[in-house]
Amino acid sequence: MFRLSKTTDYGIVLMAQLASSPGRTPQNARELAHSSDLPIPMVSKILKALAREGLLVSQRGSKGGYHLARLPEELSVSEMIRVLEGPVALTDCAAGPSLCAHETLCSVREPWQVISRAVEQALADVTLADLVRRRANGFHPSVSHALQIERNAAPRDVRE
Amino acid sequence: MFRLSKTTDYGIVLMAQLASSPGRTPQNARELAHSSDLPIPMVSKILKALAREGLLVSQRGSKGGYHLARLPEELSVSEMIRVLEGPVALTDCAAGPSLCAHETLCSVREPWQVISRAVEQALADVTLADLVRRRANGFHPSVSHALQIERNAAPRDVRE
DNA sequence: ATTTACAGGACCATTTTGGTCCGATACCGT
DNA sequence: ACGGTATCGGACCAAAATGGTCCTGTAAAT
Repeated sequence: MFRLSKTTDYGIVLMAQLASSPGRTPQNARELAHSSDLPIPMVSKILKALAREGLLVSQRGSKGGYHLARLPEELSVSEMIRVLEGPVALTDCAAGPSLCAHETLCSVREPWQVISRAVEQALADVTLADLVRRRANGFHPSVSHALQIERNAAPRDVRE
Repeated sequence: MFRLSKTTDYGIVLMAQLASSPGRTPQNARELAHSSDLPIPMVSKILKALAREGLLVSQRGSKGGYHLARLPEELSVSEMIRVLEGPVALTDCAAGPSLCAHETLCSVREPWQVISRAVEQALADVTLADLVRRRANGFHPSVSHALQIERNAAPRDVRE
């Protein structure tokens, strides 16, 4: 259905929670589950993955929990998606060296690579800080950036 | 895994086949399955869906088959995705009036709407004609357009 | 030591996906 | 009018992914 998985969706919400949390003290899975109204085991699982991938830092033991590994401005949406979901690409053949047998004669592959790269770039320019920033009245992002799917660009290397 | 489904992937390849086919005469499922090296029943199923949604015109009977309902320049990638996969949005809550209970207190929803809209716009600017256009040496798209996730934009209506 | 909380798994049910098949209907050529 | 060809609409199915739970181990703080 072309949606991010719930895992990723929840994961980003949790990251946002952490980004907008008050202090330096880590928040534990239970607290985060409560504040985001999600089941604890699920939250726990996702937080573990985020920590394993280096987006969160975990602290064990009592008073333990998680906190961001970097500043919200330094954590892009594209990166969060990548660690929870894999490389950003609309088709498999755009994600890297393809295993698709038709690839040599398929005319749509290169366009998919260009498009996927563009989308990834767009998501790379949106940071966690953008997600938690609020406008004066109500919520509104001040996401900013310009993405270009380049015209007649020279072929680039496939993402490794 | 944040990929288009095979159905959509195949569907767009088939559309591209049709766009780069010679004449006005319709191509049937068997021919298209052969030229794209995909199983006939699958191809048939996808073509039916595309016809039902109005992107292809079908012709029954002998000499029958499918042809594009519009010029390749008038068929956008976003539209093809939409008919095969549903509305383009990265999260459910960005697709429309959400059923998500947290929506009132979730700070990331609006950003998702903005991002999703931007991605959709980007895909709307790439046409089937772009997908089948080839560069001089080898294949390369000359996809062109610029997408903007706007900075401090005024809140817009949710897509209906 | 005891408690707290993460780490790393296994595990499971449900849904989605990818793919097949069939009877009915429409269209063409003879 | 008839027979062949092709789409139409649907049911159907197996396999994989997803969403979600649970349990055992280990690290840290008091």
